[in-house]
Amino acid sequence: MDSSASRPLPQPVRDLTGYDLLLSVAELGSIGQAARAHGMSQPAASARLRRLEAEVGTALLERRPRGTRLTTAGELVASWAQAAVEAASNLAAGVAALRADRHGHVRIAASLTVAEYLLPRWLIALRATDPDTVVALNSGNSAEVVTEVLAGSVDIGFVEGPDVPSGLSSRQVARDELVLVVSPAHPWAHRRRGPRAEELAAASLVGREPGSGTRQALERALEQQLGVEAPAPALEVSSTTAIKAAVTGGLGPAVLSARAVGAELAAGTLVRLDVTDLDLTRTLCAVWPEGTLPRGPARDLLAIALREQ
Amino acid sequence: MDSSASRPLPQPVRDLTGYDLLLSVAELGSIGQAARAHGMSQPAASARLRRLEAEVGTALLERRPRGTRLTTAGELVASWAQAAVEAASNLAAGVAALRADRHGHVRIAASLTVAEYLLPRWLIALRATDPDTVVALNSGNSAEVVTEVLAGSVDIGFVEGPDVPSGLSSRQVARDELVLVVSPAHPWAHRRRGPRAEELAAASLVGREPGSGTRQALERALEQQLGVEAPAPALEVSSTTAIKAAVTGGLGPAVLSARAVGAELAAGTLVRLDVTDLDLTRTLCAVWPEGTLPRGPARDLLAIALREQ
DNA sequence: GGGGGTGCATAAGCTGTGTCTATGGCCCGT
DNA sequence: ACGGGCCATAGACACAGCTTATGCACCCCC
Repeated sequence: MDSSASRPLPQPVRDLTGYDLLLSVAELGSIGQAARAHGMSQPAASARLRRLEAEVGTALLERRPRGTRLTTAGELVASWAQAAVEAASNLAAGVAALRADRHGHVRIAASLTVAEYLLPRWLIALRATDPDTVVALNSGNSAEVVTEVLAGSVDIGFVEGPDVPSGLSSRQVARDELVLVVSPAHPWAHRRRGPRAEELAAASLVGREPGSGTRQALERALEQQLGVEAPAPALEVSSTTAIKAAVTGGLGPAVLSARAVGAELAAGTLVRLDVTDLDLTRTLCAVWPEGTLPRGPARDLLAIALREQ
Repeated sequence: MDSSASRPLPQPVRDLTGYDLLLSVAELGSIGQAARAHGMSQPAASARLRRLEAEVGTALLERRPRGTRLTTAGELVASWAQAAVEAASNLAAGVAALRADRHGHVRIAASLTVAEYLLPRWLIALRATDPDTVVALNSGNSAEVVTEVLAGSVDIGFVEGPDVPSGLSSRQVARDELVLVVSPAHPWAHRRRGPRAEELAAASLVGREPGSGTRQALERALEQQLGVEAPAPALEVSSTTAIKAAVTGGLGPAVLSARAVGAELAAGTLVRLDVTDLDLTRTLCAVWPEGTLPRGPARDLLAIALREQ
């Protein structure tokens, strides 16, 4: 109902350039050097930073004759800014990979969960080791990823386990935890313990369309535990965002990746419950054609993914 | 040496407006409604989204007569964008709190670690429960926070524990883990196990100035373990950013909050080591004058902080 | 089967923001 | 005393993005 998500971003942070510049000043020690690092003239940088200080209403910089340092408030703003700039960098890395369709040096196919939450950081790390590598990303469900890897149209794939089809080698690169979430107004939100699998299966859930890996994992877990086929969701929506909106609006509980609802749990717009007798953890695996080993940038990417887990 | 941090943000993601708009379209189901939510005309939104699609090089929207939905690629970009918009919102919340100096309904004093990594999210959650509350934030070291709380010039304070001075009530709201980090090129980076406390004390560390809470916590832990006074850092720098740059540049190891180096560890620009015989965990506490209870928005903020830990 | 409504695209004009070059002042080191 | 690094100011220019006005496609409903 409150749906704070639809509130547009406040003007002062729409454009991160000023904050990015602030970070460079913190790192390089002078406005002029930061300006050069950003390919702009020194007066332009000076003006931007001045405007930034006016927006924040506090002195962020200590301008000294031999250079410029950050004030305490400046350090604080810089640390917030760094998180924002980092997230924006992830976004940029993802977009770049999406853009370089088919012309990349590394062709990657990834299921949605991996592409959404893990891949951007890997790509940035990859750029650090192979600076000139162009990445091409195809995102699809696990079956599509497997097809592409087997066809050789990509160099490496990432799928939601636990099953790996024959003909592929695999390594686990992460675990993905599915969690049950409800609106804070839902009756379950105030129970001491979460529901049991039986109750969950009987509830009218909000869920994705049949092809979704998250839905498959849930159905599989329910069937294993209860021995009967899990019922279809009472409400089918086409995107994670739409599910979250529906749950927040009180249309029912949903099962989603923990990574997808971290912010909502932190903000209290969603409440997490543990299903007492159900293990909703699944593995995320890198896959490549059996008998080969990833080479070149694909090998580096695999190493990065393994290092991070 | 490589110092990827100084690279400026690529143009396409400097301005998050288009991505923010994309998120609103995903949530609201039409370009026109998203435009209204952002206080702009429908053609303006349409144009922005069109430019966004051109930048990404892929269709993100499926324009249907009764509305607009996101394509698969659109969903992917939206999920990346959401993380970026969220981080930018945190930044905005922090800046707003910094700006409302002394005129807020809730006056908060927070030590740097809390202000940097926890407070923005709390403030956003607070806005959800108390929409019209204006927050005023003062950031300083723990001693300054305590002084302000005792003087009654703030309604609630957040400090780095474990000691809480007399005259204050407190509740633990989080734990903060300090970690030892070195450059990947450092000899320690390839050791099976991290150094022992003794080695750490003998190493030439990069550290903050004497007043820093992080430095105090490290010195305290070393003194407890070794029984001697810990030596001053071989290189003193004035900001976390500068420390990270120094460590990356190979000037020596450093001990920092795990929250501060998450991205660098993920990117592989820093390597984390565990000091085998040293517990570097400290607690973060909310504090307020003894004998009272936080009231109004301060009470809500405390509840949010306790809920999140 | 034709209004009315909803939703998106295009066109034209304007305002404002951000940038550049050029210049001056300040402080430090030599 | 002088040169160099660093930052601020001034003036001019260019472009980006917004708004209003309008047209077209589709759906619902009477």
